[in-house]
Amino acid sequence: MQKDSLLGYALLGLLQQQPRSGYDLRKIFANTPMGTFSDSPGAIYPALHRLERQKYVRSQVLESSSLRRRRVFRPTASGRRAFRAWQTQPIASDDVIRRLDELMLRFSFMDETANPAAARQFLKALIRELRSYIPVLRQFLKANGRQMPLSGRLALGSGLHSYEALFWWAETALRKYKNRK
Amino acid sequence: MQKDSLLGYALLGLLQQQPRSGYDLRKIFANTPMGTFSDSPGAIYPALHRLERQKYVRSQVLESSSLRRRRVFRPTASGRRAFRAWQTQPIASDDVIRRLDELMLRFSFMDETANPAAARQFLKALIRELRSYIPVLRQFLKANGRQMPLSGRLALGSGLHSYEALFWWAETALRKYKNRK
DNA sequence: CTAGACATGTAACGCGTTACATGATTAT
DNA sequence: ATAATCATGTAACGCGTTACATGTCTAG
Repeated sequence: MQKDSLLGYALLGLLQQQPRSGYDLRKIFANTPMGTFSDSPGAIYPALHRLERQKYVRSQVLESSSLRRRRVFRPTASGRRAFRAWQTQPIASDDVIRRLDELMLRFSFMDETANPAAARQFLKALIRELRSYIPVLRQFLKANGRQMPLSGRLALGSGLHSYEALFWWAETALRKYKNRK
Repeated sequence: MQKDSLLGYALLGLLQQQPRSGYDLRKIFANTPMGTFSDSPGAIYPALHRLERQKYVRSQVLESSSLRRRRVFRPTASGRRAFRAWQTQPIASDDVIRRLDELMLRFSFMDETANPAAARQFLKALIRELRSYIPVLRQFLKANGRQMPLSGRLALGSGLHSYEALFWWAETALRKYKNRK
């Protein structure tokens, strides 16, 4: 799996909750807020087969029910290890600018596939990166805003505002973890 | 250009501000908040050549300066038309869930390549879609939050929170357009 | 008896990533 | 000299999209 195939990691994360078929996974992407991922068969089935080739999952055909055969996937020990390594890797400055989706995906499985300490560490690192990036954005807007058309300035402001919202969220989330410790 | 090549539209939008070379465009992606796009030559140059093949831009080699030759691109009438059609197309519900980046890119050039009326119409449509999607998310969180681990619940909350922030932004932006009218 | 849900797959195509290649000019 | 910046390109590779293909079971 390429390091940037978010879909692969999303599948691996979901399979750690429980064994599922490709169709189960498609339904999750079609009907829940995980819907940022594609639910198309042309994405899911090849991705599952790739995971299987790499021994991150193994599959088993169930003929049991009266329905058409289902192929159910579950992660291997090596798949769980790879997922955890991806999930707990340090946060780079670049991640905050170009891979926010990936960061949130990593975080969303934190309690299930890592532990609360990893979640706290993640949030601290995220807060640190945001604290350094937000002023850069603010500075850019201040320096260039005047000469930009309204829509451009507003779009930039939207980006800044959403980073500020994320910052607030991360601090709140960290507090919740600390209260629960 | 495929309808989902954001990079192509970003280039076309920037070239409407002024003629630029591939290198100029790379620097923009490398040094400004447009940095969500790749500044790698393997992305930019092929994308420019594709735009040229489709007659959305035309290029001209400048030997003028003492530097190495620069190939400068500028949009054609047909390129401007295509950009505008993409930019002013109606907002679909799906756009808000899976293509927020595209929406913001469309908006950011609105004053330059369309007009304030289009910007207002865009913001109204965005507000409408957010007003219908946010309750769905909230409902999902309410129904499933209890049985989710803390990190999962928080990640979902982050998504919800950022949609709420965007909603607030869109209303504020619309007000600014109305005040200026 | 037929529409819709269940269920899994493949093939063509286009795009971005990574890595490599080339060469000119400017600053140290 | 040589490192850094300017400047443009190509090739291999992997992934997602779209469209197509196939077949079963259940509900009306």
